[in-house]
Amino acid sequence: MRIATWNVNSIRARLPRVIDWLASARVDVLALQEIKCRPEQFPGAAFEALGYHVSIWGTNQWNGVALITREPATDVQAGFSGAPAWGVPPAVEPRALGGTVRGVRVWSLYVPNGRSVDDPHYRYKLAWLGRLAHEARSWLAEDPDAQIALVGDWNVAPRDEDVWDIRAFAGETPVTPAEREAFGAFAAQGYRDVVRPLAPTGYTFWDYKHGRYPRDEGMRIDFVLGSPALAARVEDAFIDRAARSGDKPSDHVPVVVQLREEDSAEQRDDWDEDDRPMVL
DNA sequence: ATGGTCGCAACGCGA
Repeated sequence: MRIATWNVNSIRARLPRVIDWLASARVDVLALQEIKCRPEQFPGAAFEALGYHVSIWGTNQWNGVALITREPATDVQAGFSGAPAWGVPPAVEPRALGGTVRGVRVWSLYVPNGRSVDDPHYRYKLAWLGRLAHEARSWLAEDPDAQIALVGDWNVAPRDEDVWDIRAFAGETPVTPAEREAFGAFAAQGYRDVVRPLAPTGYTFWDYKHGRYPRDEGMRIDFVLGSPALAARVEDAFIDRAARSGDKPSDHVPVVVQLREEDSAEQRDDWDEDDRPMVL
C-alpha cells in the first residue's frame, strides 16, 4: 500500500501535473493540501477517470484539503474534535480530513501558517497543533494497534538542517522552539516520522520567491507521521523533488511512503528495486 | 530580459 502527501497550491492550477503524477505513482491514497477551491470547484472527474475516489474539505479558497483514494474511503471526517474554535481570520477550521482505507486511517493536514511569532496566527498554530496532538493521543489510547498516518504540510522545520540556512531563521517560524516542541509531542506519543530514516536528506518545499529552488534553498516541512503499527509496515519512502522542476510546479513536492502488505499472500511486486525511482 | 513568485470570485492579501 502506498500513501502520498502533496501540498499542490491550487488543484485547479496544478491539475495537469497532479494527474500526470498520479497516473505514474500508483498510490492508493494521495492526501492533498492547499487545494484552494470549494468542494464544488474541485475537478473530481479527472481523478475519477483514473479510477480514484475524491473526498474534500474546503470552505473558502484557502487551505482546503482532500483525500484521493483508490478504494472508497470510509469514516470520512472533516476536522477533529477539539480543534480551536477561535480561528484567526482568514484561518478556517478544520484544515484536516480523515478517512480510512484498507484499515489505515489517513489524515490530510494543513497546519496553520504561523506567519511570525508576534502574529496571532502563531498562537493559533500552536493551539491547533496542541489540540491535534491531544486528539491523536486519544486515538492511540483507544487502540494502541491502530494504523494511523498523519500526513501533510506541518509548517514546522523540526531540525536545523531542515532549512537551508538556520542563521537566516533566527527567532522566526517555522523553527521556533515552541513549534518544534508542538511537533515533537507527536513523537512522544509514538507517532514517528517514517520518511526521514529512509530519505534522510532533502527538502519538500522551495519558496517561489528569490530563486530558492535553483539554489536548493528549501525547507523540509511536509511529513508523514505513523503510529507504531503503521510505522512497522513502512518499507520505503521517497521525496519526489523532481516535481519542483518544469512547468508550473507547486512550491511543495510529493512525499510518498510504501507499506508492506499485511498478508504476505497479497504481496504485490510493485516496489521492486527495478522500480526505483518510483516516480518517473 | 528596464524584470526577477504565485495563487485567488483578486489591483490586496495569503503563503
